[in-house]
Amino acid sequence: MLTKSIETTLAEAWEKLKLSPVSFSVDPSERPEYGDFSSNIALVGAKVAGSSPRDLAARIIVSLPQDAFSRVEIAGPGFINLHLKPEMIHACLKGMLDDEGGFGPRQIGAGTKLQVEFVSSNPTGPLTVGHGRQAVLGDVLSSLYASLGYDVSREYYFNDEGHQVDLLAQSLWARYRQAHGADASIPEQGYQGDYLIEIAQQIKDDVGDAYPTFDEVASAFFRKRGVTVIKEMIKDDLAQLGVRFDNWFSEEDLHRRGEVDAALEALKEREGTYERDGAIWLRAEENGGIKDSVLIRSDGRPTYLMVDIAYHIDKFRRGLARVIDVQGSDHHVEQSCMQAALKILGYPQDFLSYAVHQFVSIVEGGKTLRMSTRAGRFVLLRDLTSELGRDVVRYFMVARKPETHLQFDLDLARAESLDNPVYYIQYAHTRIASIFRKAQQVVDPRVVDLSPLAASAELDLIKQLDSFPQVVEEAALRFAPHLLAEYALNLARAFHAYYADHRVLGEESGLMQARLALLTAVQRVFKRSLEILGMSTPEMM
RNA sequence: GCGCCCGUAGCUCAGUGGACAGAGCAACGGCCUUCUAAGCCGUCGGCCGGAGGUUCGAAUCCUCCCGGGCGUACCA
Repeated sequence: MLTKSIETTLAEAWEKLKLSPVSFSVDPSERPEYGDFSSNIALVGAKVAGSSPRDLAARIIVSLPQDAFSRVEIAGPGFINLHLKPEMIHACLKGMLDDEGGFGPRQIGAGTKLQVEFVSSNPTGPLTVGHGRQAVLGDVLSSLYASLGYDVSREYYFNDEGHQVDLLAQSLWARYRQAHGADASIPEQGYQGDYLIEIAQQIKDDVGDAYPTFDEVASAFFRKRGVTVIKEMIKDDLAQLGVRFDNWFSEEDLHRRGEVDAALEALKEREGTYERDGAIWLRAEENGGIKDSVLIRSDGRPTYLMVDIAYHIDKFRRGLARVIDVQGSDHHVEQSCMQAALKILGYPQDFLSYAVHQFVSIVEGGKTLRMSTRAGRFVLLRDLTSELGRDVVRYFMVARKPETHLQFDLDLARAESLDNPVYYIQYAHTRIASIFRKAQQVVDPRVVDLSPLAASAELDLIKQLDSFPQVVEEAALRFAPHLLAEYALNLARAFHAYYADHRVLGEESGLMQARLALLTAVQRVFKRSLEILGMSTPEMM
């Protein structure tokens, strides 16, 4: 990688000055006149060196190897601007072509078992666009880590126990009675959505009038039936988006195996709990949490937090080295309590991290829709996916920084469906595919002489390709998949501009082959980027 | 009240200490006998919410204020 090798070269030059080490950066230059890469080493080192940045820069430059750069300049306040020899850039492309499948990020994961848990929506209704953002975020994050060499598993946690499921059963039963023409009403906190009507109708067809009253037996039946049907709905919604899970974890299992009780005992042993007002509390605050929270209610039922702690102990026991939970920003008190609990239990600090995101609001006709599953006010993920397609939904969901609110403008998404960033990127891939279809010859890009690549547009293209591994690494480590979405868009921009100004087929043979080799690498990076984003790479459009 | 996140072009957003702050959309004007015009090129557009501070240097870090979202349950 160019950046890394320049960093090394500069660091060696710095060493020769016998000064204490400093941390500096090497970045692609913002303007052509600043060369290919710029470093601030003289700016950050001026203090240690006790001289002005420009003087220091001059001293560094003297000890740079002669053959590395075509030109080195001191600019502005003391930047060192480096102009690379084309051979160096060609060598970089050569490296990518030689390294066929492996051209990619450093394998810092080295087989480490990492789990990404996401969506984990209650099985009480179909997924909304809000869940959609999380689904795509979690899925892309998983792919990013996988490409860093982690052994990644995607997990969905079903809260198929507790109060919300009771409410679902009551709501569903009410719809079932309504299907019989009876006057039953959905509980105030219940689920009003139309999707229950259909399910109730099916139940009526199956069992007729078997449950005239909502007693224990009816409750159990409607819970089971509702949860089962809705789980399938959710799986379908996710499959349609191209999101696949390795494991569907059921809360019920935790209770059945006694893991909740065991988790409570473990916390008690470490003196992480106390009793107050008949309830058992977690000592979260003195362990870095925001506030103490109830683990066991005064009526003896465990809270969501209690079960969640048991769930995370279970994850640890399964041999996972790291766990990333993707969650909405409304959970941050809960998150701090979870971390506090793990601290009490003596788990490694970096075992669990949260990738937090803000919500999606749907804007339609200039109006913002506030969504609520219970009130039946929402846009269904499946409706969005059916209308716009998997690629468009995925790109829009992941193109924004997770911590900002995502305004999904439906009108715009529809209207733009023709000159959409999605098609813009895919079209770049398609154009390359088209050139290869038309090219008469098949050449092995690894043995092509790259020296004819002299245009600044193509040297820039190579430099952009070179930064791909770093983008992937940063996108993963910062939980920032939008960096990759943006990278792909920028690469497409650079390619389209190049394509407009330079021909490939019909050029003199040496030049043509060199350009075909370049396009091989460009296409490979598009493919890899879109693969990680979970988008298709059409050969024709 | 307190805690977390956000405030950058008309709109949607990049930019987590560096050189004159970027892109898409919208608006306006050019470019198809040549590898797919789902494209390219150009013009217009900004006191980076406000005020202080830190330093060689701030959209970026700190403090305060203003505006928005979320949380502040023995809900999940």
